[in-house]
Amino acid sequence: MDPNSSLLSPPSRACSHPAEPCMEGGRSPTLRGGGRHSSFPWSQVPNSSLADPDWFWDEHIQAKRARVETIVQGMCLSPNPLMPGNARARDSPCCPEKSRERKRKQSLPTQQTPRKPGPAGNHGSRKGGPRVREQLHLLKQQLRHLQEHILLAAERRDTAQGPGDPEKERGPQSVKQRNGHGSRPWAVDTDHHRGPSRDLSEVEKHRESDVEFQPEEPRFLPPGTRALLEILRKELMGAVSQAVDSVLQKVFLDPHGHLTQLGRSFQGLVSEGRGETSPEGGAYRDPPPLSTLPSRAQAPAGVPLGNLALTKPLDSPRYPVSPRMIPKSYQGPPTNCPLTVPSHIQENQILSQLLGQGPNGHWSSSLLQDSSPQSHSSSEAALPPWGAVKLRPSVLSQQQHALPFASTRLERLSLLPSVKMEQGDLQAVADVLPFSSVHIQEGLNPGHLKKAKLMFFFTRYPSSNLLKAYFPDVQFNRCITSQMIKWFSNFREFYYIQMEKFARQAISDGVTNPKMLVVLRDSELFRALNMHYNKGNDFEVPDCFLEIASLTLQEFFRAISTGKDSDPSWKKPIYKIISKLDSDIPEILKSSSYTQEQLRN
DNA sequence: TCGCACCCTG
DNA sequence: CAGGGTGCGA
Repeated sequence: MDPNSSLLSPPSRACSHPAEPCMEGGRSPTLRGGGRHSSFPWSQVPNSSLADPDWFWDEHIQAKRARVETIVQGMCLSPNPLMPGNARARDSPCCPEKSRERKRKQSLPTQQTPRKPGPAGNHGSRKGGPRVREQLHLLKQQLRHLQEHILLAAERRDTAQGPGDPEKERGPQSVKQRNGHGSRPWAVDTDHHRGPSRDLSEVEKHRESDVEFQPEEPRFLPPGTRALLEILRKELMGAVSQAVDSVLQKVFLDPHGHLTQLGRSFQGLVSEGRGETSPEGGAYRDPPPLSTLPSRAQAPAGVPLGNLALTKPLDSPRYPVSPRMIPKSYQGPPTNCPLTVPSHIQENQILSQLLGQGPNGHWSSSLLQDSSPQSHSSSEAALPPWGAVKLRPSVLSQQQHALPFASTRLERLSLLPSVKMEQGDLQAVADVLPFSSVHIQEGLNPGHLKKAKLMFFFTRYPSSNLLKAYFPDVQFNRCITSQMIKWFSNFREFYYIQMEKFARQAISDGVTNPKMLVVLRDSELFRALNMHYNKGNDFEVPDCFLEIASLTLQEFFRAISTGKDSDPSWKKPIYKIISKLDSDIPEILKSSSYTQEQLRN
């Protein structure tokens, strides 16, 4: 038996990039004075390009806009809906009132909370990366093309069936006339949105104007055709509108993933990544402070990682090797940490959230109806019902952190008596979705716990903001947040106990070189941890966790073997090191449907 | 003084 | 895993 060989940690199984993304370098090793995680600033100076997104956005969007405008104008059919200032003509000529009502409501979910209109109005989209925006424009263009085809076909048919009096026929029904913009059907006065819709954010307005303008209605359609046309258009509008919403929302909801898309250059978003809570929490609602995005971005470095897994242990009686590559349902590049998830998954997820539907495809009635106060023990007192949330900006900012749009939507819907009317439409859209399972809960269920445990593989010290971002289906309040924080505290406790135990074991086994201590997937320590955090073994533990575990083990080993454990607070330096090694969490864990899945399993 | 994380206990 | 006590930094 060769103790040396059995200890080796095959390089191939370790993070291929020890320095990132699992444990990125570049972070100042300087620790902040205290030992409290909440005050770990992790502050990084925002990347300049990020710090001044306006330029980036404006420059890019202008070019895009110009191109799209050209295309659209070339089509001679659709007006240019891209100009944010443009109003929209969304009314259906068929039944203008109803249609308007419906569409207005349909757009509600994507509204952000009322914001002061102003130059910052459009900042929502501003956060979008080129890809997202491109996607957005693509969608818009596709919509226009579709509309064009439909209308052309309809008109041809129309013409073939005999000319009527266009002016007469079209007049009373057309949006343009109803809105007093005779020759510019797209230039509808935005003011025709009243009530709740008046506070549409600029983003929303932009989106609507992009997507929901209505070309002129073909005249003299036979009833069947007209109906078909109407249905078609409705479906198209709904689908595309929702898709656009999802894209936009993705930008808001997922600054992290977005940053991933943009590349790793934007590392500066961590300032609020953990610990310190942005009281505004406003990253999503109030995009301008881009640097306050609750993205943890890169994990800090400045930690002796070089001696991790890639090193060749000389012996290790306790950590024999028998590589085991168990494919799990867990997707993603096994050596990459974090893993990224195809954006469409998340978009769909978001879309389903947007629709505010429960697992059965029904409205989350509990949310709509249950306005009972929660958080009885909270000093925040009871949270207000949805309708009153608006009045509590501080609470709102907290709550909307996770679901800025959906919550607003639901909040509004709860105030709208005729909400049921659009259920069918939304259902139609929802039916196409792979998953439509979000219902916001006030409490935490076993699925949440399970998911939290899996998250522990990536983050040992999650901030409340991170938790909010990764549990979009949880209605966070102080109580819930502290419960979840407590969970992680318990996780850490178990983790550190195991580490200490195995470190002592290794010492008593005569191990002298901490570098020989490498946690592999078949080690006892790993099994203990995996049993605790991943009992069902249905999740492939990321390699980065193994590295963290190895490092932790080594730190404990060093401390113990040098007698530091006589100091009552000897573990604190270790905690400090480990707390800096959180890595990005795969986007898939952010999905609330993942929670549902965990619950089912 | 407050909030947080750790520690201990059940 | 949750509750309560404790210590520590801000």
